[in-house]
Parts: sequence; structure tokens; C-alpha cells
Amino acid sequence: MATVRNRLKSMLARSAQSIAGYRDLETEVTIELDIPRNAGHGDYASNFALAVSKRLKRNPREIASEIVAGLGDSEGLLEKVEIAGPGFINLFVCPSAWQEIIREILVDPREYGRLKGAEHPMVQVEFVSANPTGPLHIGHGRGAAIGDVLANLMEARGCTVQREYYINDAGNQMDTLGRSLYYRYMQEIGENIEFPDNHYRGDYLRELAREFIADRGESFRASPLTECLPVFTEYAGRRIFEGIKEDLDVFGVRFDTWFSERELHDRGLVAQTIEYLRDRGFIYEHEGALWFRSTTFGDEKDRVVVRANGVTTYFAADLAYHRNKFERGLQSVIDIWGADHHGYVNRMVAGVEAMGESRDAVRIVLVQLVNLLRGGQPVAMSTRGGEFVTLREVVDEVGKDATRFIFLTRRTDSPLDFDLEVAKARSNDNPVFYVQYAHARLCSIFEVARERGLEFDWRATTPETLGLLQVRQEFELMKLLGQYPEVVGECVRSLEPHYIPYYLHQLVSLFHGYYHDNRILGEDAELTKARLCLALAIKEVIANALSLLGVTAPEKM
RNA sequence: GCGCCCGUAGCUCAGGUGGAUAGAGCGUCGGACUUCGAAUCCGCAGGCCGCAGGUUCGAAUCCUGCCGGGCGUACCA
Repeated sequence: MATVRNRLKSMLARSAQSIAGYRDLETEVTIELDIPRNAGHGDYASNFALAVSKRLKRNPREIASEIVAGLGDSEGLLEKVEIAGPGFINLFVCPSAWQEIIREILVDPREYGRLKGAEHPMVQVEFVSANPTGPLHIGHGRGAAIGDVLANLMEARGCTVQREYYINDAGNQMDTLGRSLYYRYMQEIGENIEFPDNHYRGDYLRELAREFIADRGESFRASPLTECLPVFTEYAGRRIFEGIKEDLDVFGVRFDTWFSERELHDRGLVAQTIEYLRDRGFIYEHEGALWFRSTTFGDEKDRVVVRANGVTTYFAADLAYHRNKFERGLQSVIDIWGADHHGYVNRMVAGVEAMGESRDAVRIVLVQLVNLLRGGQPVAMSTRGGEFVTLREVVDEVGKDATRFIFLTRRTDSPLDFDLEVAKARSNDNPVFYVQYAHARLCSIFEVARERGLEFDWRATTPETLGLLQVRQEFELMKLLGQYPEVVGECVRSLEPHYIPYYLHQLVSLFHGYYHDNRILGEDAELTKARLCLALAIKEVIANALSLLGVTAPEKM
């Protein structure tokens, strides 16, 4: 069913067609509805008359009254309409329209807020994609949460979504990793050898070296590095990657596909892509290197794809990778990147466009950095320096739910302070418990109802019974429940999940206040039924929203 | 230097496509449990929305210029 807002919008749009002079305008003015802050201004308000008054050269209040006169409210949606101030049209919706929302939710709670369109565009969300040279850190965790939830949201809006992890397992960073393990290995078996600069210093490689010794013994003591390096590289890469998968699993993140960069090279796709772009006239030679003409598509300078020494760049692999994505039949690609990669956005979009895709076939979400704090004090983080806090440590310490919720409660392009002490607190500081508590509390109401032998089936509840919901907070709750589909839609439109946690907080806060002031299980049997319907709808929407966030909705806490 | 992002309450942050009196949490202070969960609720205080112009009926929101902060500016990965 269309939302109340959309039904009102089309009513207004029909009426606007009959305004004198409106149809002569070259472009239509889209009708938008605001929810006024002040309840006296109605449930929804339109500024349409103000927006067109200049172009029609007419008084906005006159226009507004014509629109109001022409409103055909065949559904009986409106209780009253007022023209206010300079020409706002304030719409007051009938109570029954809000009460219907409860039934709409309860018919299929898990589908509420979702869209089942005829089209199911194939969308890929590529995220995390951390180099397999060390464990995931807290910043990766933020990208993981955002990517995972965006994927959930796209699915909710009718897309077929593929979650992909791009593994940067090519290039000399893997050799550096292998050498790093080798040096730790030699140290662990008692060789007096210095750990060189520019290698991975993290403690995880000391641990890995000890595991390696347990697995393979000390037989490489006499082997020259050049000879045994592949063994160390393979071991380190494999074990670290296994660790990454496990950490993601604990964090509740799963991928459909793992795409290897090395495979891209091995299958010749990088070379093929360069040839493909050369055929299309976007590759030229300059000072011994091959360049991609990304300036054609708005990049600030052209980019090297093959260096003078014959080695392809990372960007060349990225071009091949994105070409491959579209060849796999994806219609839309969303890349979740760390904000420190923002300089690569233009060249990547240029690359996609050069391959004949539209500019917006690829959308890049930049996730800002996470500042890790403990009790207000910064915690130093540096991969090479080896002093950092892993995602796993954070999740083990503060839990999956709190970690995800905090990551998702900020705009993606806003830097995030993550304080371990706050995240760990089982208190008001921690918004996830506030929301989860409401769910547990709602569950316990139904538990008590059962204990009291109360017969309750929302299907048997009539509109007349729901009409007993008349308290101010009940209307506020019903209206807010009605907004949920729009909130989900807004997240998808803007690729920003944070609206969901804010919505949840608002909903739960309203509920806690309502609960405090009113008895759900009261003296009046019919009113109790009506309130249980409302309570059930709230509980379902909370669970629905939490599941989109990948956060559990506990029945008890 | 150039580019991208950000400056909103003491702190951390929300404020689609411009709307009517700028919001929340935390913190401070003061109240509310004999009841369906007090991990809750209610109230007080707290603001030149970085600064200065501009656009218009109307700007936290759009434009320009400053100031301040983060990141990026490789034939690295």
C-alpha cells in the first residue's frame, strides 16, 4: 500500500493540474510534503503554492485555496485542510488512516518497509577488501558494517545484491609479508637477525611465526630467503586471510564472492583491458609508460597504467576488475572505500565511463576514519608500526551489536570517535541497549499477557477497536511507524544507513514514554486489545529495523 | 599551491530536493518505582548553526570569498 504521504501527494498533484495557468508552465513543479514541527500546522504541509506563485504571478494564498477547493478526497483520508501563513497548505489526516498502518504492518511484519517491484536490478556492493597482510582493524570494521547494511537495504528495496570482497593478493606487498614472517621465524628460532624497516612489524606475525614453527619445524633455518620465500608468503597470506574471514564472521558479515586480484593478472584480464581501452583510443604512450586518458572524463590528469619498467599499476588492475564486474552482468556497482582513497574516485569513474558504462553505474561511498579512544584518550594505531587494535579485539571486548550500532549511527562521511569505554558500557551512554531494551520490554508485555491467560489475536481486531487508540502518544507512534518505509528508502537513495539508528531511537523513545504514562494491559478488554496491536506493531518494526542493521533483537536482557 | 570532506549546545552528533519557534544523546542540576521490566520516565539550564557577503517571500541548508581542522595530491600498494 502506498504511504499516507504518497497518497496525499498524488491528491495534491491532481488538483494542481486544474489551477489556472499551471499547465502552461514549461516544467512541472514537484509537490513535496513536509512534516511540520508544530502539530498545529497539521500532519503534513505543502509549500507548493509558494513555490509556483512567482511563476504564475499570483498570490500564493489564492493558489492554495484553488488547490484545496479542487482536492478530491475519495479515500476519505483527510480530516481537515487549512491554508496558513503566506500560503502553506496544512493537511490533517483522519485518525483511521493512522490506525490502518498497524494492520498493514502486522499482515507481514518482515516485509514492512520493503519494496517488491517488478524489476530486480543486479547490484554489487564491494566492501572491506582489506589487503591480506594483517588482521582487520577498527577502520575496516566500519566499512564492513556500512557495506553489509547498505547491501541489506538495497535488498529490502528490491535489488538482487551480491556482496564481494576484492583481495589484493598481487604485487610486492605479499612478498613483503612473506619476508616479514621469515624474519620473525628466524628470530623465534633463536637466530640473531634484525627485523628490517618497511616490513610488517605487528605482533600477529610473531604469533604466526610460532604457529609456523609448530607446523613446519625449524628446517628453514639454513635456507636462503630467496629459496624459501614462496613458502612463507603462501603460509602468511593464507593464514591471515583465514583470520580475516573468521573476524568478519564473528562480526556478522558474509560475502557471496571473493575476487582475487592475482587471478585477474593470471587470466590476462589486465592486459586485455588495456588493449580494450587502447582500441577505444584512451591509451597512449608517453616517456616510456602507457597512460589512460582519464581527463577525457573529467579527471584532473591522465593516469599511468603500465610503468616504464613494464609493470602494470594498481589502477590498471582496478580498471580490469571493474570491467569484469560489468561483464558479469551487474547493472550497478557500489564500492565502499576508505576516505583516504578519495583521490581515486574520479579516475575510477572515468575508467567505467571509458568502458561505455554510464557515470552513475558505479557509486563510491567514502567511509571516514575511526579515531579509537579509551576513556577519552586516543589509542595509537599504525599497521606498519604494529601498534593497533584489531576489529576482533574490539568485538570481543564490546560485542558485535554495540560495535555495529555505533558505526552505523554516524554519517559515513563524518569521522567517528569510537571510545571503547563508552561502547562497553551497559548504560545509557550506549544507544544500542536503549533500543534493545525496548524490544525486550515489549516481549515481556506479551509474556505477561500470556501468563494472565489473555486471548489476543490481532487478526480478530476490528477497525472500531483500533479506533480506541486516541492518546496523543498513540498517534505519534502510529505516524512514526508509518514513516518507516520512507526512512528505508532515504537510506537507499543517499547510501547512508544512519537514518535507521536515529529512527529507532526516536521510535523507542516515544514508546518508553508512552509505556510509562499508559497501561497496555489495562481494565478495558477492548482497549487492551487495541494497545497490544500497537505494541506488536512497534515490536515488529524494531525487530525489522534491527535486522537490517545486523543487530540482534533480544527477547530478554 | 590544487582537489575532496568537515566547522551546529560544555562533549559526541542528527538536521532528503531551501519552509513556520534549530533537535537528540551524554554531561550538570532537580524530580518519579506497591503496578506490564527504573537498562525507564519527567523537568531545568545550555545556540551570532565558524566569519563576511550574495541569491529570495524565506537560508543551518544554495552561491562566492575568507578563517580553522581532516584527508589526498606517485611510473606505491
